[in-house]
Amino acid sequence: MATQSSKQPAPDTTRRSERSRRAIYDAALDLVAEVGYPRTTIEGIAARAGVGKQTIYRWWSSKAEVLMEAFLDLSEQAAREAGPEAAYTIPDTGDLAADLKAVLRLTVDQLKDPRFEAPSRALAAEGVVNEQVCRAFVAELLEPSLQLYVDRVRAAQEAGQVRPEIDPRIALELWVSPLAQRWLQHTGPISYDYTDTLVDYALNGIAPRA
Amino acid sequence: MATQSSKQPAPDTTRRSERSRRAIYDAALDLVAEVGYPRTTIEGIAARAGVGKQTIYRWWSSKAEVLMEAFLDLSEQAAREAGPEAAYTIPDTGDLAADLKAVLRLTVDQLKDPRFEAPSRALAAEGVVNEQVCRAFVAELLEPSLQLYVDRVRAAQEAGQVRPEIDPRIALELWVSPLAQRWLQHTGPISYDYTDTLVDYALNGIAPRA
Amino acid sequence: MATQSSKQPAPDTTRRSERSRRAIYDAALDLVAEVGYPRTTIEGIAARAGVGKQTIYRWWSSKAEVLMEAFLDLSEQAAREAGPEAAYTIPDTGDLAADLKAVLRLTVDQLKDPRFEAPSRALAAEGVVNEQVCRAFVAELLEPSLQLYVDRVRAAQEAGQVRPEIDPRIALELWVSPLAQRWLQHTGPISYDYTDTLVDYALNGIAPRA
Amino acid sequence: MATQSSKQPAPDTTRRSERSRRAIYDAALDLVAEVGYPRTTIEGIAARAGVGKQTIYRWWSSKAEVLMEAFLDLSEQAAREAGPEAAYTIPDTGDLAADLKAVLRLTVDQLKDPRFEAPSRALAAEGVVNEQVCRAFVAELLEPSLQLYVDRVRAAQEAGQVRPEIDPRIALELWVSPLAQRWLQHTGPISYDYTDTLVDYALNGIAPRA
DNA sequence: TACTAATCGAGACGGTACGTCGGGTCTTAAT
DNA sequence: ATTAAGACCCGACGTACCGTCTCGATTAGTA
Repeated sequence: MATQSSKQPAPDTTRRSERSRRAIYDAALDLVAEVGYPRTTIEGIAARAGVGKQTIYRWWSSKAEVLMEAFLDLSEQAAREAGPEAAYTIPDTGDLAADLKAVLRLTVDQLKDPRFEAPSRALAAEGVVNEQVCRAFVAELLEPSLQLYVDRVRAAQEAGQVRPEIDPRIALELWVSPLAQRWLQHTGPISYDYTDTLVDYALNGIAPRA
Repeated sequence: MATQSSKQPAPDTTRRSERSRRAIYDAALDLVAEVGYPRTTIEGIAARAGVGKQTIYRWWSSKAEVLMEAFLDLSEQAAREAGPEAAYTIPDTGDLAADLKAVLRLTVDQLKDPRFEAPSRALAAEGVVNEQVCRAFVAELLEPSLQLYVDRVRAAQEAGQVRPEIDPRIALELWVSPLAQRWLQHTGPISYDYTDTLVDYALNGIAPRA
Repeated sequence: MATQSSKQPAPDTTRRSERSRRAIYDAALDLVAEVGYPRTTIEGIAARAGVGKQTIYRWWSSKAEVLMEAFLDLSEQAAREAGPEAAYTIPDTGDLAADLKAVLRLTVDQLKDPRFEAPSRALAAEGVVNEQVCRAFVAELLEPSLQLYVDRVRAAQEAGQVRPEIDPRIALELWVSPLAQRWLQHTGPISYDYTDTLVDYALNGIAPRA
Repeated sequence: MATQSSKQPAPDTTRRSERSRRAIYDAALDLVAEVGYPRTTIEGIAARAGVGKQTIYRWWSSKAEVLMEAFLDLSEQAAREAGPEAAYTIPDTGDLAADLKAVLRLTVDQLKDPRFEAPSRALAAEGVVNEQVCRAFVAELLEPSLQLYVDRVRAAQEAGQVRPEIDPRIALELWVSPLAQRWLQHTGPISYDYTDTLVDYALNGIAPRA
């Protein structure tokens, strides 16, 4: 694990206050939801969490990092609540279109859940402009989800439902990216109809069938 | 659209200093390119432009707004340089795939142009988290470009190269959004090959042709 | 009159707007009375007078100068109202003590007149810290009044009521300065009794009479 | 006198940086001496003291208050230097006139000491126009000095050198106020001769001795 | 069980930038 | 040529947070 970046003599994790960590997560998520990411400050988080500023600086290096961990924690918590077996996979009923539509409908629901909206939006925004945050965001939140699609598409290829020369990593962007862009940049409304349509277009193309 | 919002007694536009405006645009774009958006400050812009802070606050209400106008100005300028007739349209050679690939290759070039990269990334980021900036960004920069695709797809529909029931506004997202997301969130590399592939997948779908 | 201090090509006094001058005087005096000297600004005076800022800067060089002239104008006006003959002299009834007490009682009244209090206090304060204002204040407002005492004391000397070796310019400070200091620095209450006492002490001294 | 006024949550005096306080005092006094009171700014003091602006605003509410404390500190320091026993009293040799003349000569010297001149003049000026500063100035600087005269005059009364019906608080103004006014308003030169004369006039009056 | 060393809440500190106010100069159009 | 109006450059205001730095007062793990 090496010895921290530079200055401090590496804080002792075993003595860390779990109480404070939880309070900081809660405060960060609450504040982002209440006043928005730009108006959320380290001082504000510390005050709301009833914690000294140093306690934050000791364990994180920026408010983005705090929020990232807080959000990850929230996600894990939500996953645990959703039940251990359902632990986020894409179903494989044999019908690719139906499976994708089902999962995207869940995604639509989640994108509209206010508990998730504010922090994930904030992290995405920060990531657009901050290389480091971006890498973490993509690696820890985005890619794991996308990988599920890669797997499902590969299964479909083996079942002959997707042409073998298709690159699954690119294919999944046909439905994931449009939804992401509409959500991130408000370029259009988001609905079940919309995601259903995306799946149809992606699977069949827009050109006339033979 | 006509009267100002509330506070200030509406500055007199006819007396506005063109000199200052240009200097502010230049300073804002330079700073964003040099030190990044978060470290670009109104004070910094004013200082670099040789302008009083008040002159900025008189005409704009945030650094995002300044940058937006500066970037719009830059775009118009670039468009003017590109020649009056070429004024950004999508060619119609009769071959939809070829036309889209050609335009997307130009887009790839532009996304990699450092003059455009920093400011447009900054505006996109701000937009993700700031409703007002987002609307302006989409309305003034994004939608006009997307509309060109809508027109081209409709022409293709009339030529029988796209199924009539396809919604062009959704169709275009099949190639635009994946490119946008890779660029915004660094979720993958961007290349001519990539955009070519997107066009192929979008036109033909990923399912086996009948 | 020479040609102004430095920059401007000496404004043409004949074309000066009397209307503006009066409005500026009124605005300056009103503002000083209402919000105090430090919070009185050139911009405020201009706005309240319905006058351009430049009109003030053309004819005066500081807010202190404006206020000085405004106050002088007010004084002259008040003197004119008080009747032409009474035009401020010290009576000479032959009884020095009585005459001084009478005049000092008028001074007490004037010091408590709110129309005079704010501006003269402001000018005195500015003068303490600003050499130029101080000279003008003393020369145009203070000395003329003090000279009256000099004259009256000299007359008393000729009448044998004041010892011949006494310097009248110093003598008058025995009653003028204590009153001035109590007023300026709030070091004590001001009343007829007080000024009467001052005159008695000054004339007879505090040591036992032989 | 105990609890703070309203807004801030009362900074913790025990944690106060003595280093900063001293640096601020020095910077304030230096600046007032160098550029004058009006051109002395809080920002300037902070910069010269190598201190954040907030550190000034945390402990004082205006530049006048800073200067007041700085000057009080300077005075105490000077008093301490002058020796513990000489700690500013008025001598009592039995000869009132001689004692007063001696003390006033010291006062003349002090009024001409450039270290004291600038700040005390500034405070006096501010006090003329600012009630709050005035009270502090009078209470903490002026009155203590004046009280010494009251005591000395009372002693003289008991010794039969001052008439019993004389009010010492008023009597002292016969020599203190003239000196104060000449100094504050430059209404005349200040010299040993001048103060000697004041004492003579005050003790014996200006009228012929019976 | 007591000792000791790290973490904790708290918040003062040196800074940077904020958004506002006003100073003094300059330009415009209308008397 | 002066005026009302007000944009301009500039400097200071008082505030909000930054990230660093002490302070006792807990609070573990070790002696």
